[in-house]
Amino acid sequence: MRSQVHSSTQMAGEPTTMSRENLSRTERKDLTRASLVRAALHLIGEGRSFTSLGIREITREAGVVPNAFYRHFGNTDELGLALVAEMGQTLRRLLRQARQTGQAQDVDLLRRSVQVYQAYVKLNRLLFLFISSERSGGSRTLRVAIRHEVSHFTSEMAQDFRRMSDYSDLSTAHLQMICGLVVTTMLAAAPEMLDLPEDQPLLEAEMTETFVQQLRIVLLGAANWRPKANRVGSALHP
Amino acid sequence: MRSQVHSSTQMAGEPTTMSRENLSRTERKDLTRASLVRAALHLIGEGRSFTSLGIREITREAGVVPNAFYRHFGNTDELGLALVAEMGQTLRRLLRQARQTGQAQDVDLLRRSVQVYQAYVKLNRLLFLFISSERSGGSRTLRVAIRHEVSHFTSEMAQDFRRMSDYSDLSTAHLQMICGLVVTTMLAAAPEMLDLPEDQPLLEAEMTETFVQQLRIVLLGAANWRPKANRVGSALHP
DNA sequence: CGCAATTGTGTACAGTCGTGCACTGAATGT
DNA sequence: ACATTCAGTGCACGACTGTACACAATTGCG
Repeated sequence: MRSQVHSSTQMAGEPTTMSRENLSRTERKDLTRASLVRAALHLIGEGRSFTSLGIREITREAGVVPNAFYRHFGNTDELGLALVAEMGQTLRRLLRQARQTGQAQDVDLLRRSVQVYQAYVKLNRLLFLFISSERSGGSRTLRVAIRHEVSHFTSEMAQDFRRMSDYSDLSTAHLQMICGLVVTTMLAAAPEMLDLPEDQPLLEAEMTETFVQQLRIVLLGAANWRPKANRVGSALHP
Repeated sequence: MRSQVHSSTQMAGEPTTMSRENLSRTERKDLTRASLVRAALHLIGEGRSFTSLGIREITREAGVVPNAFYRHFGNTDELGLALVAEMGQTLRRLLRQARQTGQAQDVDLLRRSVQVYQAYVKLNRLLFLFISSERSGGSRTLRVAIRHEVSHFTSEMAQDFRRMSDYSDLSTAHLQMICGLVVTTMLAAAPEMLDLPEDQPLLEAEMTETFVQQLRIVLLGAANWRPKANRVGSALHP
């Protein structure tokens, strides 16, 4: 009942370029490693959740034999860590682009940033799908790795906030807290954007509007907010 | 190598009371059905993610034979829907309690509500673990069910907001948007609270403080916020 | 040049999975 | 009282899984 490809070694995933020659061994290795990562992402795109992916499933999609997996990762979690690392780079790129977009004097910085974000989410659909589901779903290892990456992202954003006049007199911890709120809102919006049907620009525009309003409220609240004296330790500010 | 329980039919999960007699047939059925649900929750508590749970796994934990599962659910997703329904009830209880807690004139309504919420999350640990991971992780069916339940919760909260003087002059859609932000923040906080080590009251207090501050910012922003004219359709308010 | 290292292959095994089918025994409706 | 319904059992099957082991081929270092 199943097609049972009779052992043709080629026809791998998609090596992006038809090249498999003139490459050093390490280059070849990194290439199939990348194809494993891509295979996992592709399966996520098909609706499978990363946690439930199996080694055989991934290697089949990547066009290699199951055992080859172990030449690159000890288990699926390690592959997940590779995906997390990729997400880290993506987030850094996003922040950089948002920064230079914001540098040009803009009438509506927030809205512009939201558009950049939205474009990024759509462009890196599978990656955001991955982190959305594994952020509180999968193995503990993966969760802490993602959380670490996200908090790093939050810190960078906090540094950007420091340069903005409305928030420059807040303590680092408070900036972190505020950016945490912003990031939470952003990450929560991602899966909703991804679940949207492709051919419904109205819904999308409506969602964007809601998203912009929410962030505006957060920023407005943050600008008007003054920390109260009673902190948790309450020993600060003697 | 495995213990191979030699077919003792009893020793089911934990029927909560040692009773299995003096019950009508439908009562017995609902009882094992409940034990299936409990089994799934228990497995979630062990660190497994619901999506990756198998029928055999669940029935084994529940102390019934695999086939018995089909007398209650057609597949694991249907069991998930039962869990979602339970979450709905839990959320409604939460809102009711927060409401009556808030009715007493309180110097700090928000902080009190946060404490109620925190207590609820801890009390219904497994349920919140479930929704946190399946909200953007599992099958589409489950996701939309959860999202539906959450939006219902948001609506109820919006109605409560309507009675508060600071927000009573906002449109329903705007209230929904604001409460959506609040709910997002709440739901994002849940998994972090649950991942916290039990014996670290300092960390927990710190997290609570951050959480309170974030919500305060949201509420402050919402109170000071006035919607701009350019809505998405822009045909309203002629 | 030649040998060691390493990437990917093929085969194999034990275990788990979902689920179909025939069955049992007790509660239920008449 | 009897026939029926039906929750739960037992067994079976085929498909799929992770991974251990031996092997092939080729690259890169001495």
